[in-house]
Amino acid sequence: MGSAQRRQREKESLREKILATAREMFASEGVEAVSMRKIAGRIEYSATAIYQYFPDKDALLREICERDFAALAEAAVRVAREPDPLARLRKLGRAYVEFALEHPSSYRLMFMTPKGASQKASLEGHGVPERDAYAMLRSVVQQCIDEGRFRPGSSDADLVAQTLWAGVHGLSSLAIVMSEVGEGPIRWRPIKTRLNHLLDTLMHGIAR
Amino acid sequence: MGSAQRRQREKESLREKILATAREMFASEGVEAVSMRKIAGRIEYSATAIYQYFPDKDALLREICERDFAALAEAAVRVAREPDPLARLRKLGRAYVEFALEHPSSYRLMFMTPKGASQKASLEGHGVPERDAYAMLRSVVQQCIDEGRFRPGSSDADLVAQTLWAGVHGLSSLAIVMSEVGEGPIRWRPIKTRLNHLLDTLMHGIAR
DNA sequence: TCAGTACTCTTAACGCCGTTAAGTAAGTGA
DNA sequence: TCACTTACTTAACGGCGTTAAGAGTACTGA
Repeated sequence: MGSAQRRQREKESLREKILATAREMFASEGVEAVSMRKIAGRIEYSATAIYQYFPDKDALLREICERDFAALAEAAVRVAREPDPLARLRKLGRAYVEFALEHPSSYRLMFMTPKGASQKASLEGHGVPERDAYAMLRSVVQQCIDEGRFRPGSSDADLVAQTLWAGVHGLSSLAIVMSEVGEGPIRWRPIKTRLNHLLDTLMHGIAR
Repeated sequence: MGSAQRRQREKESLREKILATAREMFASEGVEAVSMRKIAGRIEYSATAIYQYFPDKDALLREICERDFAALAEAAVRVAREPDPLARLRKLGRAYVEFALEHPSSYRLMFMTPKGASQKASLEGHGVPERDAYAMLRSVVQQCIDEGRFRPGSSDADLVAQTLWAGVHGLSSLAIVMSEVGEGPIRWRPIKTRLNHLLDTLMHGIAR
């Protein structure tokens, strides 16, 4: 009886469809504005059908985030090939910002909303994405310090990593938040220009 | 005769009580978790009574924010007494972060959530330094440029202002978001240490 | 003094929300 | 055939922001 396998496949496929639909809607309309009923409506099921695949809205959100953050980890691994640690740091910063802009709803959930119930569960487990991202940054910073590339005032790897994180996070989160305002009173420079200037500034400020 | 004035005073006083209660609850429990019914319950009125004083929840929120941001403007004006523009810039950054940490719920609403409705209020100071934090930052940056204090690569006042803003915003917003996690896997340095290192780094990176 | 009116607040309700409980129809295995 | 499982639906609960309608009180002018 291969029908059991077929049903398994079909179930898997609906699960993926829910994930894909939810991701798209979260990204375009915002997490708050997308209800379980709306997601269900889009795929022509009742809202409660989703609860057979995900325990609650938060879990659905979390799974989307986990997958998105795998993309960040991949990008970081790709960057690690760069031999010069200073250049590696630059590329890491660039990859971080690019990730944030490509996955704004995931980024918002992970780094721009207070850590409530959604984080607690994942913090207790292992492989916390934000920890991994931070650990990666920290290790590259440490390599720069070990090679004597930083000023004396920047010899604490955690402190430097936290400063750099603040910089790229500030750029990313402001870009996400202000993306809707558009033509405000502030004359925004292009995001690429801002990114380059920020990285130049941080590197000049830290490197010997 | 004077009773009309008394009634006016009483109305004003209830309005202030709503504002004070809402501010406190928003700050301690988060904006999302505080409903109109809960605010009303706390001051022993029905939920709909609030609608006589504020058109909707957003307006209530906005007024709290506007008042908090007056405190930021005041702090910035105080800072403006510093004669050296480079030192003024440093103090401005410090004041900004201090403000964010003192009014986290306002800060979150203004700079950490999309949905322009609420942040429109903050930007509606359109270029007036006393009211617009960004314009103030920009003008101090411009003074530094005019005095030839910056590197050649940092001659665009908007670009530099946006880089500096990214830095202090990143520090502030990460501090706010991560404040609840506490002793996580990341070994956070004290916020004052981080602030000093960030300012040192940015200044080194930009100043001649 | 007293009807009329303005003001302040309440109750009831609408249409959303996330989520749970109960039911149904189709498919499975003996 | 028939009990059982699976995949889904409808109905409902309590809570949300908000609106509509009404109650009670205080003020007004004759």
